[in-house]
Amino acid sequence: MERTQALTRRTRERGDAPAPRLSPEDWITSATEILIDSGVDRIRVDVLAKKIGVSRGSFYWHFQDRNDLLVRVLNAWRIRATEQIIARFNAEHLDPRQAIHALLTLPLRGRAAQRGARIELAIRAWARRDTMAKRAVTDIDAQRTRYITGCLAALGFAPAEARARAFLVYAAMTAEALFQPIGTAAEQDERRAQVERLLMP
Amino acid sequence: MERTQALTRRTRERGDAPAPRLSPEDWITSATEILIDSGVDRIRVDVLAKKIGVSRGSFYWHFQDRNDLLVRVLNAWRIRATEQIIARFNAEHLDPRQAIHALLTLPLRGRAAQRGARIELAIRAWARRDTMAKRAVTDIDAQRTRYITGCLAALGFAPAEARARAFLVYAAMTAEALFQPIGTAAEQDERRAQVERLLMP
DNA sequence: CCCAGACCATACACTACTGTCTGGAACTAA
DNA sequence: TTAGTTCCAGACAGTAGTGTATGGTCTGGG
Repeated sequence: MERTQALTRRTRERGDAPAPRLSPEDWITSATEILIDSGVDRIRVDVLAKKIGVSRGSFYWHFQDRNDLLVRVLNAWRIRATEQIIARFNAEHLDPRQAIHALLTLPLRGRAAQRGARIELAIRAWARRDTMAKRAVTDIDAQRTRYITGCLAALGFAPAEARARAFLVYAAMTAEALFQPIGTAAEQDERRAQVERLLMP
Repeated sequence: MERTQALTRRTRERGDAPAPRLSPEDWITSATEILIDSGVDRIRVDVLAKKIGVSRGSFYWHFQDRNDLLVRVLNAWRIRATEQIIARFNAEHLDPRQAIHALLTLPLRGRAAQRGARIELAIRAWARRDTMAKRAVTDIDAQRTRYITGCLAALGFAPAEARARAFLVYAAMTAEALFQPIGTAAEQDERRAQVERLLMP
């Protein structure tokens, strides 16, 4: 049924016939979907199986148990997030000012970006009880603030000053993504411009 | 067992003997505890009953069903949050600058304040799927930003400028509460001072 | 061709949780 | 005291979900 899109299959090395076999990634992406708009507790293997259109026997082939799936969902997010940061670092044609501008405008537009914003809330809620999730979140937070701090330091701020301002930039980003949309679109643009005006030299 | 503390009882109008009867508020506070450090889905009536030390028969006397409890948990939070804002408005001995300073330093210290910060994350996660929770959150967000905007407008900012800066203040507040503690305590103080320096005239 | 292994379906036992119902204790008003 | 009310315990049935065990199907390699 809906197992026809966005599911990276396996056993493709032999031909282009669409193999009906699943890979663990299929389960992980489906579980991430549920995590996004329902929370961790709603990740149920039988619900996933129905959603993918397969039986639970398949699941317990690919995964040891439900917790194994949760661990791999979290790791997938952590890897994606760090990869994004590394990609930013390597895009050296961006000067620091443009980099921060891109950060501030990025999470707003696009449906995929909205999705990425929602997953953060879900994982942050998850991180309150799960130690592993908490470590992943603090790790990613540290990487991001370090990146923003680097940009601001490159603009001439002293280390402490850069750190403090980077926190505000990151706070504005996450707040804009976390809250329900506040104000009109024009007001959102105004806020972003204000952040750049206040926090960059 | 642990039903001896923090449970506001009923039938107190007759004497000071600790009546073993429960009030709906007992269930609501217990449910809020679980909401805070486990999320909505973990609010289970049998778990609550065990925690309070009573049978589920008691629950279904006070509440129609589980959803009835959730509705009243949310309403209790909404009422507390609005009452706090009203209390701030009525404390007219605070000048705007002091009011914002109090807002920025308040959520950090104190265990009860930390608790109040955690409940927000839980409810925001809840608000992604539940319409009622979403309405409550947007309502409270609007009230708070309106209050901060008023403070900044009283300091001389034009309306649009005051709104944009108020959003940043609110973002810094919630981010500081939402994230795992970033940096040392000294760095946190530095950040708060930086926020006031940057956003207030 | 046929086997070994990858992959999946199905049935089963088990736990967790919800909601209902009945009876009973404890308190209240007459 | 007695009748009525309030509040709760416990048993019951029903649903949802987990994990396991067993057997079936498909595929590539000898």
